[in-house]
Amino acid sequence: MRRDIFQAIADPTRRGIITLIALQAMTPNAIAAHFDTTRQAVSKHLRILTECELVIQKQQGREIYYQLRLNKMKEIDKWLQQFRDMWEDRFNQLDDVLSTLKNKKK
Amino acid sequence: MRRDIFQAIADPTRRGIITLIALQAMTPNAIAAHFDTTRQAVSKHLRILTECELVIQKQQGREIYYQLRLNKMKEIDKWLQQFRDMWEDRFNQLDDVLSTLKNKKK
DNA sequence: TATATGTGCAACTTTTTGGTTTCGCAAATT
DNA sequence: AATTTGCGAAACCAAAAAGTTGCACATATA
Repeated sequence: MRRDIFQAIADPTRRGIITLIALQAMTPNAIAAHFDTTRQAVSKHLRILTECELVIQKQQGREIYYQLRLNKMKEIDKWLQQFRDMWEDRFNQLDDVLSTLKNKKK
Repeated sequence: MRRDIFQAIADPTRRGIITLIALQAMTPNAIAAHFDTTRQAVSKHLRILTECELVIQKQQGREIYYQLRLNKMKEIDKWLQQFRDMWEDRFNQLDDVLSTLKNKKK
């Protein structure tokens, strides 16, 4: 089973979960209430997110709070860095302008 | 068919292609030479990348050069922005330190 | 003109993924 | 003690994705 952050954030529901629990830890039931799926489906997403260490669990009685590991999110940022360097120079900005003009012609 | 950047970068080969053509446009054959797959498989990846506008084609005789659209890459950066704001404050950095200590105990 | 090369595309197969259902377990509540 | 609640996990299913093979169609080259 392939388990990396990029595969994890490919699913829109998982991105939703990530955004949701970024602010505060939540239980599976509470998370499921925000989406149009069952608790079990959310549970499966949380498992995937846990396996690639994007999320940590905090047991509290019979409830389990899931919290985002921001540190892991940085890895996406890290990968993006190589491109961020590029899109900041003038040459590529000019290229974008040309593409836009081309599209408008159609 | 779901076609968004997040699904596009989920595949490791596609991430490889993106990095490869970021510096200079390349033909499918040239790209395929860098990976352990067939030209057709690469062609399929390029189609997906084109469909979600991460890549543009430039025909030159019978060869087709594929080039990265850096502008589209910014969308990932844009999504990441909401988290970047968070991981820069002290509270979360403290949280990371605590997690690290916890892991070392095991 | 005949042949080689670079390519996209469609059909097919295999693998992966996301969801549902059902179950068991432990913690709360009655 | 009996019941409810919150949860993970396994088994199963449908849909999607990734790869393979074979083809057609241009553009080069002989």
